[in-house]
Amino acid sequence: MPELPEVETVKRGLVKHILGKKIVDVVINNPKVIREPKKELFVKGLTNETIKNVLRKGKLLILELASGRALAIHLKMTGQLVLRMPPSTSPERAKRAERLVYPGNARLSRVSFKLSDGKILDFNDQRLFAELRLVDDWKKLKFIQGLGPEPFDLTLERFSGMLALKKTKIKPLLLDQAFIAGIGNLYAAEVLFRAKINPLRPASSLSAKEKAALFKEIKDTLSEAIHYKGSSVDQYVQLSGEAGSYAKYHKVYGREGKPCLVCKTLIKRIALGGRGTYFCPHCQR
DNA sequence: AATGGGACCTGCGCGC
DNA sequence: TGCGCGCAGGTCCCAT
Repeated sequence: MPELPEVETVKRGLVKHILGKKIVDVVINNPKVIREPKKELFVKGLTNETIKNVLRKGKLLILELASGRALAIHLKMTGQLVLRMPPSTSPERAKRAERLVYPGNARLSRVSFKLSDGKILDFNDQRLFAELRLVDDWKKLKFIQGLGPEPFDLTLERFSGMLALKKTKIKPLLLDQAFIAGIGNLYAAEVLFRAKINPLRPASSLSAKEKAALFKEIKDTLSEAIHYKGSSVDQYVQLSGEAGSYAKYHKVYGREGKPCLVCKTLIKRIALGGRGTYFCPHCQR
């Protein structure tokens, strides 16, 4: 699910709604998502902690705590963070809350954080791939150590230089978090379509013009997706529980067999590095 | 170094 | 109706 725009949207929700709040209780419904430390220490370590800062690095969310430690959250494919009011004693209101749209049924909370303002932050995850880590120093996380530059920190000059060194196919390269942080399977497809570049092209074969187009489309596509609060294809929701609305602007992702919105050629799907890869064989050369 | 496959999980939609 | 298969927005680990 969540790629840079979705994680950024959740991050902004957290900044707005839980900054400065204290965690007063932690309820673990499925310990599998807690990768470190073991669950007793996880609960003990977080109880009475105050959230001092919220950061995003690639697809990783980081809650910096008053003690100097940090809660690192990776949503992987189906993770959700949803802020809600505690169950109301009024059946009428409980019913309304129940109807709040959560795509799929990942609403099943794996961990709940009770906050000092009475609200509950639910960590939901259908597939149990997502990860919670309570650590002393988030900068030492292996994921962080291996992370490439943020797209919005790059210059065209640097990006062009990075591409020139790589003979690998451009699409899997965009998914490589060590190469560039935050792009996933969905946005890689959209960006390459908009830049008119075939996903199979060796990175080093791109012309200066194509590199510039790719650089522009990465930034534009991610910016637009953030503006629309992300793409809700399956499980992803914002902190409020509402879907993001960028999916209606997708041009190729998930559109196999449908006409290209530019030239009417049928969109093709191939497997590349084990991932479904959608593109227009006519527009993308 | 690069690439491919499998592993980690649950659940959906499809064809038979 | 029911079953088996393929597929899913991510990442890590191992083999070649």
